[in-house]
Amino acid sequence: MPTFHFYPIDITYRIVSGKPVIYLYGRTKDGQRIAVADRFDPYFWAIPQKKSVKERLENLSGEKDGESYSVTSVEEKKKRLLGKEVEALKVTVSQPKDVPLVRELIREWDDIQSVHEADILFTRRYLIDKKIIPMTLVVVEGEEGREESRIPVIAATAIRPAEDEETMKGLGILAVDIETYYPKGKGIDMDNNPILMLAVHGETISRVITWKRFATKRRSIEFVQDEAALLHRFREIVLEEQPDIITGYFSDGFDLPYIKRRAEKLKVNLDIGADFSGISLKKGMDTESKITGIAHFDVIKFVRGGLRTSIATDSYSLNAVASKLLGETKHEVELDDLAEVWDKRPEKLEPYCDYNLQDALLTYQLAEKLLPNLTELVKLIGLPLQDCNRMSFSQLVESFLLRKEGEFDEIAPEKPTEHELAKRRKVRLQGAFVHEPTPGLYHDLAVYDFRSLYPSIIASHNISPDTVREADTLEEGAFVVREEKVAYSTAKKGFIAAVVEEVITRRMRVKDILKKKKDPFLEARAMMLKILANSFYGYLGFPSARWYSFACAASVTALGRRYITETIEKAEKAGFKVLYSDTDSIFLSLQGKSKAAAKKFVDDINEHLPGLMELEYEGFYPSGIFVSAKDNKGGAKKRYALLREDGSLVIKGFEAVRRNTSVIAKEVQEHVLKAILEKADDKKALNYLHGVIKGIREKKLAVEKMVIRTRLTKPISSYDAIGPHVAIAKQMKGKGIDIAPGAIIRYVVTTGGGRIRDRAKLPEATKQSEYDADYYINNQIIPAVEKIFEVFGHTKEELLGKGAQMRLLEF
DNA sequence: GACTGTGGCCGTGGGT
DNA sequence: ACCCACGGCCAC
Repeated sequence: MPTFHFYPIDITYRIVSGKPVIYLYGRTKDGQRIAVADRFDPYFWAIPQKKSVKERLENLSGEKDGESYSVTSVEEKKKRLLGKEVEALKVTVSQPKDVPLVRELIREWDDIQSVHEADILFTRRYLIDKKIIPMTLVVVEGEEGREESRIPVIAATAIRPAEDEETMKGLGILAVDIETYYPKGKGIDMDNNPILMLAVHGETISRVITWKRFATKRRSIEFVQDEAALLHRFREIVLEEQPDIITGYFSDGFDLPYIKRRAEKLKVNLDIGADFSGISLKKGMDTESKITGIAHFDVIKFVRGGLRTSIATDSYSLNAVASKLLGETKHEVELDDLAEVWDKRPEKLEPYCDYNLQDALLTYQLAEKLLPNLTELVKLIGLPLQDCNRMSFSQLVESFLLRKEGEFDEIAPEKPTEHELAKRRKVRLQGAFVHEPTPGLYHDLAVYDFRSLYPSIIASHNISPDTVREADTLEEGAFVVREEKVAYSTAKKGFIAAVVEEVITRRMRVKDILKKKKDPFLEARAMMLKILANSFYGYLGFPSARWYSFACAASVTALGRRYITETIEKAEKAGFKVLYSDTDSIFLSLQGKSKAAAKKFVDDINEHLPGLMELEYEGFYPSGIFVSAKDNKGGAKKRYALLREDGSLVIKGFEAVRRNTSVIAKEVQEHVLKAILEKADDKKALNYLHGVIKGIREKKLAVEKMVIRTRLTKPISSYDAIGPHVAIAKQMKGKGIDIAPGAIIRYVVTTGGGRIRDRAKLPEATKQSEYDADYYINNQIIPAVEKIFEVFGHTKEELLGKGAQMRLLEF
């Protein structure tokens, strides 16, 4: 029997002669594309009330809505449900579609206690049970069958993961980007507006295809007869290139659905799938586009989802993300004019083609750059790239747990019912502790933080839904969280605690290797492990989670508060002054102590910390500032600035790092903070401020510096309070511009009376003479710097340049 | 229909 | 003039 070593990329199933067959698509070690077909039977778990139910289940079959269903076997297995041993029944049915049918049926039976894992997708069940991890080497035995398929199909007789867990390398990526006919002010209309140009970029191809001729020397531009011919060329290119991954930027919701619709309209057969299928759309909250046998990597989904915390950007436009990650970009065409140029001035189309190709290129480069992260996620979670690309944090954690539960003989708890969900949503967790700072400028600060505080608490105290006990338990060694009146058994490692511990220790090992040598794949692995570890606490407190546990989530935060406050007390006893603390960090003033003493402080703490918990010395800062809050007289939490030893600034919470503040206010605030932290030079900062205020009054500043950006977070009609950005969104909608939740609204406040929203205007429609100097001075600049100058005793009047007069009066 | 958690600051509108 | 809900966005 021939043996094949191959890397699976995509997975589907089909019913062949009435039986379900899994199809794995991938590439062999020597680069050949193949598919592997493997018989597999769907099943789920039932916990019986009475043992006799087994026989009743075995004989279950019938018909519903003209479709027959049947149970093919029932097997008794010893399993665990939240740590408790149960006699479970593995109920195997003949087809995947029978699973929900049979589940609903037997759920009502008196002799069935509960039904589990009936909602795990069939292909995912297969991957878990066969221990197959996509993009990781798999060994298959079998013969090539005679199926209608673009690539050879091996009928598997045996399949198993390879021993060395080798990862797929050198994947072929093809980036796609289209430009469509889009008259100004009209919405997207796939039925009536054609695709004008389509760009592809891959390792061996970089080309724009368009169907209007114009004179050009660009060899990258290819002319075809019409739109149908463009789609034909796209089909040809995909078939020639045989990519493992097709990538795009919002290609889930735009490029691929658009291509699909136009192909349908023009009757172009886009049979690019390995099984001759076309682009398929899965409609959910937003569309997912799929091609059989090829992984579709939508870069925006990954950047906005899984990597959100690691990539901070004001906007998720391709340009913004590319400049953040790749440090390049900038195209200079007005895309709004494309339709007009296409109709009336085709000789001017070349820059649009360049733009189109540049977008495909940027997308390709982003996909290449992010692929290590996504690959590591695939290896960690064990689901195909297509799925990992689009997963939320909770799905990530849950998929990981479903992959791990077998090692603990656990069966997943059921998803909550609507009623249970409503109950869970009513309670609120108490969160972290934040120490209120005393406003002031400080020198010689040391900052500490607990390494992965919440994950390390979960692992070190065995916090897990299956180890929860009553607070007054007599169990030996049980750890009591008195704040939450609950205890945790220490007799046996809890499922989630063990899994979290494994994630943390794996990350520590990776970090150790990285200390010796740089490796982008290991960097990516460390990052994904950290993201995963940090997601467990949120998951435990997430009402829709299968392994939801209010007690666990509340205990994690309670212990977090306990550890941080104990550390604060110890720091004070050791002679430091505690300036600030938030959740897992502590800011100390050295009070004349040495840096060495500051570093040594962590040793005194770590000596008494359990398990994997560890306080880390984050660093030394020559100066730092905390300010008072707007209303109360106390210090503002979550707003501070520090000066690093290398001269750079750390700014947290201030307007300078917030999106919905004008550029000018951010600039001024940062400048003032810098002057004060570097030299405590408030006089110089004040002079600078006066200069800027003068400039604003004299209308010397560009409108662009006055722009305020605010996100529209819901449909315009559902707002109770109409703020400036909502008013602008309304205006835009009135002009026929498509405005949806998620849009970043830009506006400038102009002169006049009344509400701010009535004076807000689109930046493009605002002249430099029109912006309201008083608004920008009193509502943007002054509030941004007032509390900083207050530390030096400067009043608002002084900031506005009225100080001299006031003093004269006082004299 | 999907959605990881809480703590916190502050501007604006909407009401008195 | 004042209070407070709404809304956005940030820290962790």
